[in-house]
Amino acid sequence: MNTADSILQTALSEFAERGYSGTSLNTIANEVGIKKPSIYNHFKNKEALFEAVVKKVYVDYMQTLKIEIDKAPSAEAGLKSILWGLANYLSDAEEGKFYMRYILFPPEALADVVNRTFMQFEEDCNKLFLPVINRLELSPDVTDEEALDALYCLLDGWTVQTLYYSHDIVLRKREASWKVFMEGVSRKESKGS
Amino acid sequence: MNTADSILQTALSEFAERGYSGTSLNTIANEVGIKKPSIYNHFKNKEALFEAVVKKVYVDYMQTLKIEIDKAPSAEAGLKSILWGLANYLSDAEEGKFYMRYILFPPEALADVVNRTFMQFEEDCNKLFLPVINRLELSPDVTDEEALDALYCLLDGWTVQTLYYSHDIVLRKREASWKVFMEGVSRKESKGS
DNA sequence: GTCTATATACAGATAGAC
DNA sequence: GTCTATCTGTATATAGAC
Repeated sequence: MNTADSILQTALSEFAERGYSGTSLNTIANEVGIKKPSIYNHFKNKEALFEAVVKKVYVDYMQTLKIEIDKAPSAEAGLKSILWGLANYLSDAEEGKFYMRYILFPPEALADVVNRTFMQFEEDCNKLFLPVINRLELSPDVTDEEALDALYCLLDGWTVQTLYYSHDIVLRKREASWKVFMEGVSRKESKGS
Repeated sequence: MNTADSILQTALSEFAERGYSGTSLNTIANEVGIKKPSIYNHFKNKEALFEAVVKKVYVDYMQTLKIEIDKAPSAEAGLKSILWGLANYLSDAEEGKFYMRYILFPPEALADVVNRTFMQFEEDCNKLFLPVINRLELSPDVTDEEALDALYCLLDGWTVQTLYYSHDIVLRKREASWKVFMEGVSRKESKGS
């Protein structure tokens, strides 16, 4: 890996962990094994470095989503495996943590570029998710758009919860909310009552 | 309002907006109308100030939850109004924004105190929510605990979404995910199929 | 309790030698 | 492309006068 990539990767990790203001270029340089001024040979300044990380994360997350969708089987089990894959990516990969932190709390001066990049990301997501939703046997009471909205809410809830619950509890909560979601969107067979 | 309270309130707002490292005591002092060293007459240092804000937010959020639960009517409509009230509090009040930011991304050195405080908070929440869940006519397929887990997931999803969607879209998404949630947890009447 | 003045540390960024 | 040296600004925090 060349120096620029090392800086990028280290910056990603530090920004995700300590926040933009909490991360110093000195720390990044030390971890990479260079001196601080050398960073400026690869990136114009701290803001430009941050923006480069944003773009990298966008590409990386998109790729992960595509992989998860491709390897998924069909209908319900497929959707579940896609969501699980995404939730795990967001909680485990440093790219995922970075994504979560800065879509929610972008540094003031960089909010614009962050928002534009990640909003574009969600549009691309929609295109990938809708066909999967279509393969489900939806309840006649629920439209595709409602199912998609509820799906994002589910995923957003999961990703938040990975930030502050232990792994065991996260898994339990995912199963429960997944079950309720599927009960809510699925075509009902009359089960007595 | 006395000086200590002014500092506390201003710190809450600045921390919520700019993050811990991104907030300087100088800014806080200016906004309060005093000089920076005066802050140290009321709080030992920046960390102590932050901890005081955490405690304040805990008390404030708990109070909001109690108020929402007390004024709610019964069963389904009641639960909906409670959740709406909480989601609005989290998205509109500065206390809510602070809560969201630091339960998700506490500054490294203060993670312990943040986690202890907010975990205590959730235990108290459970005690308040369970009776409300009990008043619903739950589907025989869903346990109380599952419904509660799914409920928190719903609320977590909503609160995240208030951070990056416009108000209109937030409302649409809430309605959709609420509908799917209620479909999922409610006792089914056989509607043909 | 509030201030001015200051100590100390470290941040981002640049100049210029190699 | 990397370094040493340095500029400049600003951060937290304290000492001590009023």
